[in-house]
Amino acid sequence: MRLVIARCSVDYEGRLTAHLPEATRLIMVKADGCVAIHADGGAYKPLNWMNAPNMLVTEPDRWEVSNSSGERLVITLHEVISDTDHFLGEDPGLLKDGVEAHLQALLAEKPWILEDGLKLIRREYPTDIGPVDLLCTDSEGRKVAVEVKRRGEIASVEQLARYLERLDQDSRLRPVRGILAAQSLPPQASVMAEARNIDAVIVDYEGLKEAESDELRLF
Amino acid sequence: MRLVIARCSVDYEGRLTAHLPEATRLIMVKADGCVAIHADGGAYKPLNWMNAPNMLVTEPDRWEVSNSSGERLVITLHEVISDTDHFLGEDPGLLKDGVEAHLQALLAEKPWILEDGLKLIRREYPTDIGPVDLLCTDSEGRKVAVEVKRRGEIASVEQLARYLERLDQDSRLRPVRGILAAQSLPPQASVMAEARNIDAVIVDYEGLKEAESDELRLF
DNA sequence: GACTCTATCTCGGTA
DNA sequence: TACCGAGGTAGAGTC
Repeated sequence: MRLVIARCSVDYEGRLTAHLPEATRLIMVKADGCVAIHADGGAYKPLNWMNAPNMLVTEPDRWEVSNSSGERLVITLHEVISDTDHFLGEDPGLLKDGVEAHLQALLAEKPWILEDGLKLIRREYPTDIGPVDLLCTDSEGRKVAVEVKRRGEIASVEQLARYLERLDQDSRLRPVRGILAAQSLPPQASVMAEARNIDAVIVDYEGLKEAESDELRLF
Repeated sequence: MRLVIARCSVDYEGRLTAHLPEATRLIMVKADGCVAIHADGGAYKPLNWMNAPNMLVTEPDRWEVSNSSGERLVITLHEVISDTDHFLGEDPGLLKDGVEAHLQALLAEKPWILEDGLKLIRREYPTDIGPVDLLCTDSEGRKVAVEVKRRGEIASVEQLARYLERLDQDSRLRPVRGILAAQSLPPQASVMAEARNIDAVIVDYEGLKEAESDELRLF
């Protein structure tokens, strides 16, 4: 990883055109070739960047990075304050927990949390516009499509509505109703769900995990 | 900006829990206090980070960053290879062009570009599911909702369709028709627009800007 | 390669 | 502050 501290100005042309006036910044070049220009603030996002794969041509006072889709980043170096290079090696990578996949797995095991009497038919039930997260039956034997989201938004409601439209065309399934299961649900999505006749259920992920480990302790 | 190259392992607890096994990485601390941990690849996104504002407590072999919403980042330093600090100063910031906001402003000034006789009623017309970019009347006095996008996609068509559904419930407005104004429009979105009875208009942003500056030259 | 959906999205605007 | 929408979204998974 090459780290250059320099007084520079930058021009980007591609999906938009952007210009950075002259100032002192960090230019970071990673081993995969990606280039990022950082100011001393503004969270982790660089002011300007160019992802790999790209072509980097460095002259003493002008760097030009370009890629195959015609994007171009030109860095004009007015003064180089520091220029270092470090070998970091391969990174073992990040281990995550708490994403939608895990929430879906927990609900697949305990669908009755969403509604009394709910039973799982299968996960990732396929339709021709994509898989439904969970397909279940309710206490009256009616089919229920469940869409699992960390944050239920209008788009989630629409997504589920499209699935329901699809599933209702299958005579073995219809009528199918929908449940949107989410950790949070903004009011706009709530309005939309009501309009589409979809039930929305707020799920307590931490509570579910808790219950999970309690059970493990019991057996 | 402080740049530390170190063999470290990292634990994050907050919106999810995540762990980074021991490896050599770059730890970047910006003047605003934000901390980012970069590997030598994976585009500009760090493996782990903590935005400002936060509290950073540094011991020789353990850094702990925490914020008011209970997120916590713990960096265990096994070996510090390099530790430098640079004063960068305030950044003048990025100048952008070509964004949707500008396109919307141009169309608000000259709605007749979209359709002969179109007149603006107001920008950002509010509905209970969000604001419509432009509300206009056509040459026959009928209301027209305009959604402005750089790239018109299926989601844009659906968004406009939702607005129309909403606006049509207002007896003072209905019947309301829709125009999707975009610089580009993939075939799928075009099909969708037709199905939803929405007009799609390709707008030449560069041409609009040109016309704009021509007028400025005239007066 | 194109399409779809997630994201500790980030970032900016506004009520 | 919270919510909402745009993004050079990026990135992962699927077809």
